[in-house]
Amino acid sequence: MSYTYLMGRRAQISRPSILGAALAIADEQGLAAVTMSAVAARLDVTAMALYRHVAGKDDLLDGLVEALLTEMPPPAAELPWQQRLEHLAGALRSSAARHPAVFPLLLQRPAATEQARQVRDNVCAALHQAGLDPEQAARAERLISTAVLGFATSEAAGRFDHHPPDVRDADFACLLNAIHALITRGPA
Amino acid sequence: MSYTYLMGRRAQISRPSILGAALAIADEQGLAAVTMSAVAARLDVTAMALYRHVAGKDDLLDGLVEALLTEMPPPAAELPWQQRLEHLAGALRSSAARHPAVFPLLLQRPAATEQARQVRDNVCAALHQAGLDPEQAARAERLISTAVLGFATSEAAGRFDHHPPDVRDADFACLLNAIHALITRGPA
DNA sequence: ACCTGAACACCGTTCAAGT
DNA sequence: ACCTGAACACCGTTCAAGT
Repeated sequence: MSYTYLMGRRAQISRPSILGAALAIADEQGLAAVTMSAVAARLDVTAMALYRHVAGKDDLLDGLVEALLTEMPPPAAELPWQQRLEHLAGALRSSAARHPAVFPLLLQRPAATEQARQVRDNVCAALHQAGLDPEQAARAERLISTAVLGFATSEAAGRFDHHPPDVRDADFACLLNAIHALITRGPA
Repeated sequence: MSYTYLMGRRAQISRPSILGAALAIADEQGLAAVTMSAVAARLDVTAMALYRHVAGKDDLLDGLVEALLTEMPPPAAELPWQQRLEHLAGALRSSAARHPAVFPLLLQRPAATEQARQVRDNVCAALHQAGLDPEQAARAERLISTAVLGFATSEAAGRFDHHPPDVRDADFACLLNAIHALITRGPA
């Protein structure tokens, strides 16, 4: 084993550790505070050391949304489709509450990464089980995802701050109802 | 008149002219290119001159979303509520297409400005005409606005780029249908 | 292999000075 | 009143140099 050897050295940095530090800074002080030097400082390293693990600042931000999606718990497969969808929507909303600075980026990135595809596939699978054919499911997935992301982003960014939490909870419940209606009513 | 006097001097800058220049740069080169010096240069002025008309960069960005909302055409009052809503939603979508860099900011700002209130009031008025009481209308407005903003933002940011325009048009039509169903079905 | 020091071009912002 | 020059602290990024 080389444990003792590794433990004797200064903690090595890696892409995950960098993303973790960046996410923590974003959560605590906002996206503007996520600076190459700030992230590096939190890891006891200089800013230039980061460039060996991330291509640059843009790649770091891409990594942040990647990290958010990775945190998303997959829905329990044995639940009925409706509960699976509600579970996913709730997970998105709570992720927005935990990471209000980073979450809005989800709506602005290609959604072509592996993690994004996994979440999308989960939604599509639930919709397929609800009786939609693949094409209908794909379209419904796009509409449902944008609606939920839009709501969670608004809430996280403080666009609904003048409404108390119970009003926003009721808003969210109403959104879930509308989604359920969209699915069961079938395509229009 | 002091016309000749004014015309003799170098074109004065103002908050509207600054916002216009910033919006043009954002449309042409993206949000990252909207820099105090770039905006100033487009107006043949130094960066420091801007500070007399905007409080700083953040205020300038707030002004950009303000400018987008001001561009939104009010719906013709004599149309039935459904067409008014579709008109508003379409205007948002085309605004996103025209200003893809700035549009995502709409979901991230308080929506407490005067222009935001006007758009919101237009939606609420249409919903009231559809038979919803004020409280229902306010809730439906929040859900509809976030869904439409979410869709338009996704499209503008290129999140749907792998789908051809006619698919996205059909997506949008489906969204409008779902909204109509949400309204006529009543609150759930 | 991995990190650092030094350097570069650029950013937002201030404040006294010009006209 | 309105704009400029000079200056400051900071940003992302590079590249040769250290270990």
